[in-house]
Amino acid sequence: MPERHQLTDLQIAILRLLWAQGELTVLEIWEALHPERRLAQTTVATLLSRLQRRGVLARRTDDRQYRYRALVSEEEVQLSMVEELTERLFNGDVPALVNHLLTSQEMRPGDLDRVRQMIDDFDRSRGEPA
Amino acid sequence: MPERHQLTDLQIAILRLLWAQGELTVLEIWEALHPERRLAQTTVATLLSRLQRRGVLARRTDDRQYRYRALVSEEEVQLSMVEELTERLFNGDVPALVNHLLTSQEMRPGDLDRVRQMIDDFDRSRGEPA
DNA sequence: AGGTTGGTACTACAGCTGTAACTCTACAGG
DNA sequence: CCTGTAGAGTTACAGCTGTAGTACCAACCT
Repeated sequence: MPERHQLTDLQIAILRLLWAQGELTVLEIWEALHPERRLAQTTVATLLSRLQRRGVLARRTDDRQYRYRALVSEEEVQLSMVEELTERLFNGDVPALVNHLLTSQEMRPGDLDRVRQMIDDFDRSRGEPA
Repeated sequence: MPERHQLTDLQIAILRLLWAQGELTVLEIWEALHPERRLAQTTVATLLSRLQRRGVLARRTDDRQYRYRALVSEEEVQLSMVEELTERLFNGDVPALVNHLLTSQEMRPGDLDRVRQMIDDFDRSRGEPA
C-alpha cells in the first residue's frame, strides 16, 4: 500500500517545481518561489535539507552545489492526499466529493463539459454502459 | 470570501463528531475518539480548549462542565479544504481532479453509476444539455 | 464538615515548520 | 598567495500539535 504523504503548502510548492523541472539547485528553487513568497535563500536551503533527510527528496553534488530531485511522484502524492481528504471529509464517499466539486464555485466554464466527456469516454473504454 | 481552514486529521475528527452530534462534552468526545486513538481525557480537553481559543469551536457551561460546539460548518470546511487541494495538487483544474477520482482505486462498486446519475441530474436541473 | 470524585486549568515537552542569521569552506581572480 | 564570494552547514527561535501529568475547585455523599 502507498505511504502516507503529509505535506504542507510550501513543501508541495517545492515538489511541484521539481516535478515540472526535474533537478534543481537551491538557487533555482529560490528564484521560482521568490515572487510569491519572499523567503531568504537559506530558508529554502533549510527546507530542502529537511525534505532530503526525510526521504522526500534526493540530492546529488554537481559543481560545488547540490541538485535536488523528488523521490515521490506527483501521482503518488495526489493519490495519497486525495484519498486522505476523501476519507476525512467525505467519509470515503467519492461521489459525494464529485458532487461537491460539481456544485462548487471552483468549476470554470467548460469544466462541466469536460467532466461529462470524461465519463462518457470512461464508460465506453470499459464497455460498461448504464 | 471564505476563510482558510488549516485543520489536521485529529482536529477534523473532532469537528466531525460535533457536526454530527451538535454539542458535546469533553468526556463524550473522548469516548467517541477512544476506540481509534487512545488519548487521555486531558489530551482531548487540551485540544478542545485550543480550538476554542482559535475560534473554531465555542463552548458553554452546562452543569459544571463545558459543552463544545463547532463554529465552522462542514460545508465551509469542505469547501476550503477541497479548494486548497485542487489548487495545490491540480493547479485548480477541477476536471483533472474528477478524472483522478474516477480512475482511482477509491471508487467502489456503484459509485460510477452514482456519478453518472449526478451529472444527468445536474444537467437537467440547469437546462444546459450538451 | 471532610474526604472522594469529576472536571477544568496550568504547565511541560518533544517534534515539525517556517524563518533566517551566522559560520565555515573552497574555488576564482588578482 | 590572499581574499572575496558563493554556496553549504550549524544553530536558533517562535508557533503549532499531540501528548499528558499535576494542581486546583466545587459538588456530593456520608
